Amino acid sequence: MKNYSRQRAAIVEVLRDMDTHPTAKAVYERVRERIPNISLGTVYRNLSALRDSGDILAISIGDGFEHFDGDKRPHVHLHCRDCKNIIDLFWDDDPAADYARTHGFVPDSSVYIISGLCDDCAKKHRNN
Amino acid sequence: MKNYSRQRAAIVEVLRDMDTHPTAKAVYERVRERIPNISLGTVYRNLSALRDSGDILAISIGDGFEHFDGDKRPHVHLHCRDCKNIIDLFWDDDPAADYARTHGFVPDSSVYIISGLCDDCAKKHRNN
DNA sequence: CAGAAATCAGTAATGATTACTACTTTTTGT
DNA sequence: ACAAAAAGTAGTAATCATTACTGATTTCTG
Repeated sequence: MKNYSRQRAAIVEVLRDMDTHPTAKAVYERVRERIPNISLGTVYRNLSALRDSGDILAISIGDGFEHFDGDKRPHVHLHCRDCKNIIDLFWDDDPAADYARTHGFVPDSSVYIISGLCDDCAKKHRNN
Repeated sequence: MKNYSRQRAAIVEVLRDMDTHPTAKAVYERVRERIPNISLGTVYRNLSALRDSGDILAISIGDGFEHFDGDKRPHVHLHCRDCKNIIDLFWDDDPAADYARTHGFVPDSSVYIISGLCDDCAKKHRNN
């Protein structure tokens, strides 16, 4: 573990423990259970720093909020536009990243969001 | 062409003509050359409507602005974190979308952003 | 052509995010 | 160990992209 402040360490741990993709506010609520007087600004500042240093991932699904993801293994986010859930789909190697490399591009992180309908919601739509 | 209002049609045309990925504000500036008294709110409303109807694509690269893309062919956005340019990398079929389908997910649009360094900026970094 | 529905321009309000300030903790050099 | 410098923080104020609202205008329908 790096030389994180107590607050930053708590934020990272909370993020690693959550298997959802919380907003800054949601992270804040959760971290407050451990550090009750932590400031919302501190959460924002640390999330930005962690994003910039590549320790966490920030994803935008078009709902106006930034979402954060503590899992850096390469994966696709399947975003259901009905129930709003995000399903993670992991893959071992990323053909697009490989292809980018052949064009001289040096990838260091990626966010891949496929919007559509998840299995359940697609069924609902067929049955209505 | 669908039954677009004059304003919405102009927005779509501007977006198709630009090969960059403009923000709402940038679209507004450009459309104002044709319709000088168009309102910023109108641009936002129409961009949202076009996004929701799937006629255009909205992408977030983490700079705080929503960017829009009039090109709906499946492609990857290579986002250089140095020069901030976005390079489009087209592909004929999307292995991840295919894989999602085998899991019951029904994709209708996707945004794939790979962040890293473009060829030029990677060279710059090696030479410094 | 009248009435209904949709869209618009202009402006006010919202709210996620960032900036600021004074204070506390950590690091560094000696 | 200790003082100065640097980094981080809590709390709050400010920013600004986006959305909501309002009254006017255009389009659609029969």
